[in-house]
Amino acid sequence: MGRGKIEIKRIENATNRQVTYSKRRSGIMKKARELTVLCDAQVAIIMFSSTGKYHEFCSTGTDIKGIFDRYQQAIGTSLWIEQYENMQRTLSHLKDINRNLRTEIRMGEDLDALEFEELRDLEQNVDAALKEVRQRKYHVITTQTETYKKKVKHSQEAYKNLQQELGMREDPAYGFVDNPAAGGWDGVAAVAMGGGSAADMYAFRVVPSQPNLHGMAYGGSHDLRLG
Amino acid sequence: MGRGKIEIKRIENATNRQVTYSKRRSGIMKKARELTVLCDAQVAIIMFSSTGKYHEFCSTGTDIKGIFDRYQQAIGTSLWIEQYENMQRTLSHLKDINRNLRTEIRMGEDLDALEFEELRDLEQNVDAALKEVRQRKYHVITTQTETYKKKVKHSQEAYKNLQQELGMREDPAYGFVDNPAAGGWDGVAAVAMGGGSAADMYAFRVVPSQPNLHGMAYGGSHDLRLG
DNA sequence: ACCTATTCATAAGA
DNA sequence: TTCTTATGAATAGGT
Repeated sequence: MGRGKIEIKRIENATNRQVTYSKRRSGIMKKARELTVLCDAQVAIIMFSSTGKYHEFCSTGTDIKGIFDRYQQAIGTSLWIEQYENMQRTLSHLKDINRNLRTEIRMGEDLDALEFEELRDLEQNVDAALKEVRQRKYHVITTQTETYKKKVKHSQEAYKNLQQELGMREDPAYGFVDNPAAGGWDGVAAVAMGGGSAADMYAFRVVPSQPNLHGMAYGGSHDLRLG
Repeated sequence: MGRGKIEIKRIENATNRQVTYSKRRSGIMKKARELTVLCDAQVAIIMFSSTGKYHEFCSTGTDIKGIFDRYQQAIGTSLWIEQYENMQRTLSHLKDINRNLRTEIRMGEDLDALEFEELRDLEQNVDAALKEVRQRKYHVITTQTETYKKKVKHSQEAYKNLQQELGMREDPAYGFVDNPAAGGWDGVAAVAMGGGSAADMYAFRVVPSQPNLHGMAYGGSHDLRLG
């Protein structure tokens, strides 16, 4: 939409890039504003140009952090719902299997070794999956812990620095240059955030499925414990 | 851009609203994608429809959280730069005042007793203002330090807890429910941010105006102390 | 979801 | 940067 069609690929000329960024940015912001008004929606936009300047948009009645928080929550919820639906699916699937097994057992008392083996395969598959899940989860937790360790250390150093600054506050202008809030922010806050969601999610999502799998597969039918 | 012009105000018909939301949302997302490619920019968008469904866009190479973090940092930085520039301004202002005073003193060697007293008053005023500035600043720093101390402690405890969780990760799902990070976020972040900006700004922005006021009143004109 | 008459956004140039 | 304007895009209202 201009004097000519343009290809959507990085604009190499820095000036043009900047101009286009500026124009299109305001275009998007306008659209966003219209969307919030027309559709009564909440929208948050954060932009960084290639030169590092930032711009934001946020629908009235909140702020970026508010929307971000809601977003995190929404993600959490949807992950949980997803996991729940997964469980439901697994459940009904296993019920089907169970029903089939019962039928087969009732119908043909001549339950042969092959069926038995299939069942054992199934169990082994499920067990393998479970192990993988556990391993994955352990990995996530330990990685997380390492990061957390570093961050705590970072905090402590920042604090120590702050103390030193305070000790030599004879030159006020200087004392604040190395502002503790700046460093502390990035470190501590980032962890608090990141730490929470990833690990929690994982914990909720993965673990509960294990008792269910076992329970359903073998609990309902006559005790078919296999090899 | 449609069969007719529409007014930018909330669409009352829920169905139309939903349809428009959907169309315009995809329009914005497309624009955002184009912007990131054309201008090599980073963009994050979070949207919630009036029905509560959420959608997001994020430029490749990061995630929403990454951009949000960068945003927070950028805000902090810009606040700091603002402070700094303020300080610079104040400083050069004070230098001007100082220079004027010196000039005046040099020029009028017929400096009589009255002017002398006025000058002394001025000096005392400036000195008082300076003390207040220092006091204020010290207050801010110590307050901040206290808060920071608490936060570090909090972090450490949280970390200790995490270690314990890991030790007894027999029941992971349960262990993580009472996650330390959840509280940590609001706490640590809010302080780093709010504490940093509000308090710091205050120290730099508000207090210096006092010497300025005085300086202006007495520095420029000849006639000094009044009262 | 698809279809177009319209309005809008914007690329290029000044 | 801002303005202008020819063009290509987005989309409102309908099907």
